[in-house]
Amino acid sequence: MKEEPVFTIKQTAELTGVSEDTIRYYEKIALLPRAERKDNGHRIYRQDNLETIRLIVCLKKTGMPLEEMRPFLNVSVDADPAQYPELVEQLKSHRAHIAAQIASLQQVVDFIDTKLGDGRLRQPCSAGSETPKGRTFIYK
Amino acid sequence: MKEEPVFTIKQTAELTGVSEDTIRYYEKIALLPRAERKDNGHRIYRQDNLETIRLIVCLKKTGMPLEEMRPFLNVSVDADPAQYPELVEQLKSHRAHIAAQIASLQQVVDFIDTKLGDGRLRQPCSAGSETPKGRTFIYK
DNA sequence: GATTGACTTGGAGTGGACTCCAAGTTATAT
DNA sequence: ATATAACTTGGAGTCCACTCCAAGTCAATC
Repeated sequence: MKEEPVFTIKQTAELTGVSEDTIRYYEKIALLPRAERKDNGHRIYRQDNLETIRLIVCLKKTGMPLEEMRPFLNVSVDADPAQYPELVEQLKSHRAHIAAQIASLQQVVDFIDTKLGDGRLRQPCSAGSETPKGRTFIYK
Repeated sequence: MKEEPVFTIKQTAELTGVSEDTIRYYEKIALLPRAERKDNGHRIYRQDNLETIRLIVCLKKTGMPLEEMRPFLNVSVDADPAQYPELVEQLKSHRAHIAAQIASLQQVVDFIDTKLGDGRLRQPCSAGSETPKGRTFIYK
């Protein structure tokens, strides 16, 4: 079998783009499991750990708060999602949330394009999710 | 000419989905101009003000910090953007940022779909913007 | 054997964006 | 006249996600 490479926290920080402090913070709040230690107490990370950290980064980009990530991170990479019906629900709900976000963002892009184009008409977002009246409005 | 309707802060909060406290907070940090007052000192808002608030909500959805919104809000609705070359640059840069965000989000959606689909393969994001090495990685 | 560097820990501090509060004013309803 | 409601102000408090710090350990180098 092959030797699996391990990384120091510094290397891990470099490879994931997440600062050492932040990695320790994630461990402190148990978003990451307690990392393995060498004899001298130093943390070591494996490929698998890096990928979990990258998944956090990924989910953060979608605006998910750290607390909400727990269930996602707890499921192992190759687990069958059908065994976690609750998680499936959360995934679906988050998917919908992201889809709404994308729509919102797209409208801002449109707004910017319009603004950059003829510069007279505003046609901004309000993908009407949180807004009490889910109305579309058009600036004139 | 027509009577332009005005709104109380409460109505404005209802119409925009932003709390009264938050509206006052935006005024406090001068993200919104000091609102007009009635004789009794109560704030009044016009259609135009509501639209500015809605624009804030809109930009917030794209993850823009309040401080960065100032230049966008200062330009009047029907100003010619070509007169504000700096703003045009910011708009373009923000547009790129949002486009990257959309790509990121789309990848999370794909990840979720894959996860919900066969549940074995992870193919998450990393639209390689902040990541030091802009590599695409695939979970196996 | 003293220094340097990479790490450890617990805890304190920061910045952004609210959110809440107390004390006061004014208008309307009973 | 008094209670209720809708506002005003300045300032304090909260929550999240870091970010920084001091004190200590350990291993290798000069």
